[in-house]
Amino acid sequence: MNNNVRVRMAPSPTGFFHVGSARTALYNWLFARHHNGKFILRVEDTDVKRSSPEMINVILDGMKWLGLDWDEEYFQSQRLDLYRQYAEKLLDTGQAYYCYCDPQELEKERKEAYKKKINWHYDRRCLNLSPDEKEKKEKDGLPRAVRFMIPDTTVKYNDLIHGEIGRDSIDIEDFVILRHDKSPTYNLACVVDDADMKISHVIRAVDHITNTPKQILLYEAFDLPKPEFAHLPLILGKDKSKLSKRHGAVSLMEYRDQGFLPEAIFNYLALLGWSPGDDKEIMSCNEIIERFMLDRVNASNAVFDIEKLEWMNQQYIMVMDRDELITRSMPFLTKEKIYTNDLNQNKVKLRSIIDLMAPRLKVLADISKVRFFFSDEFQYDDKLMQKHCTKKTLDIMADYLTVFRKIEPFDIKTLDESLRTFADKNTIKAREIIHPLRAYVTGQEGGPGLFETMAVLGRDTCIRRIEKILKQSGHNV
RNA sequence: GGCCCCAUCGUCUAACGGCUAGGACAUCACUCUUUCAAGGUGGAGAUACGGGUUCGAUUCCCGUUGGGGCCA
Repeated sequence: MNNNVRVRMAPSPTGFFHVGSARTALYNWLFARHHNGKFILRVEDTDVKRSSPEMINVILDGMKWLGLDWDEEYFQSQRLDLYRQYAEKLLDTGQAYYCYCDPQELEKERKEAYKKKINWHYDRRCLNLSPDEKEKKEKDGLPRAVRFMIPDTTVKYNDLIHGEIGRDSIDIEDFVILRHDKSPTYNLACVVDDADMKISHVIRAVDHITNTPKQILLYEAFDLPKPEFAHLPLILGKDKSKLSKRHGAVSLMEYRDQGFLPEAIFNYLALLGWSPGDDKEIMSCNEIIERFMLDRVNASNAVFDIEKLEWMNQQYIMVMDRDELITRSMPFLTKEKIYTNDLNQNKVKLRSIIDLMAPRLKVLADISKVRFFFSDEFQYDDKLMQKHCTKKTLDIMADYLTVFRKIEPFDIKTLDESLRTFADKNTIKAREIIHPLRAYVTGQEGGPGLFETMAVLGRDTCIRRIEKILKQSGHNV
């Protein structure tokens, strides 16, 4: 492949950055970087109602967050004249014609036809207008759209992922290229831009595959060189329909807010539809760039599996540098008011806690489990407490507390040894103390090792919490 | 309704026309362990169906079925 590779990502700012768009962006980007080409961002913001600067920023922020950078940037809203010029050309050469029909009227006709289970195509009624009729419509000032006149032919092209694809032009209607308001439709703008920007490879989702023959006809009408086409499989929800809001989170930023790491999503998305050919799954960004090949992209759609993403995210968290993990967890700790970056709280303690928690986080938001390390204001698991507040257990714990007060030094090893010695002396199993003790001190059933946890918590905090439970249960301390 | 795309374990996927159909997530069991994770070991689990082509089809061709997508 030469280094004239130029690919683009053409999102329309809909207010959120769909993971499907992210995957398309990612594959374009990988392809460009692999071939030392250019990656272009072209914002399809011709729908003025729907594209505010904020909405455009959603896309840009999402791309940056994922680690995708771009070499050139364009906005379709600034190129409207160009599309009109191209439409004019077609009008001039007789390859397009004005259509005075009311779009809503046509839509109605179409719907009714479908209801009767018959196919419907625009019947070229405006092409066949007599000069008189035409003049009248012009005089009446009827709004007019521009339709592309489909030539009688068979379109064939070679898709880089799907192989040869053909479509008979009889199955394509004379589609609109310019609406009443002179705004271009997708196919026109897309072809004009791709040609103008010298796009070498159009890599987009397969839901555009039916547009491709239409676009090829436009290239031919304009006598423009055609790019290569590659149509990526779709990302599906659990029910196998196109991933959409009703499947839950589809916005990249929602995943960010749940504490997914961009590098994990990057890795996961890269593998959703592409495989390097061997069994390696956890790969760095550079490795993926190096190994990425379009011809190893799958043709079939793929279900988005959140569980696998979680697993992968955890893999990344586990090996992450701990200072880095602290930094990245901070927004979640702050948001939950567990730990703020100000001076009063103990950085060393936080570091120990992060060490304990690192292998136990699927997503960064799971860090909220550490609340009990910093404050007595945490939730006890009711059922768990019931289980561990039987008369027998309370007696044991009260007994053990007298030993516990005197443990010296208050470290992991001594804590461990003293508890086991106590258990032996009283002929009870160590876990008969360990489990209730964990419940009293943390309110949770699972979590990091109890002795490690208590060592971080400190003697006073542990004693305070044990006493509290005993008192609540009517025990004298 | 028309057209287009797709088809390997539940999910993501691997397999020059040639093996016992391989790996990962999830799942189950065992193991480690104070719990939860993580780790280790093992189990169960797939070529949609029917025809061809071929000495031999997961692989190539056709059909059926199923799923998906598009049609200002």
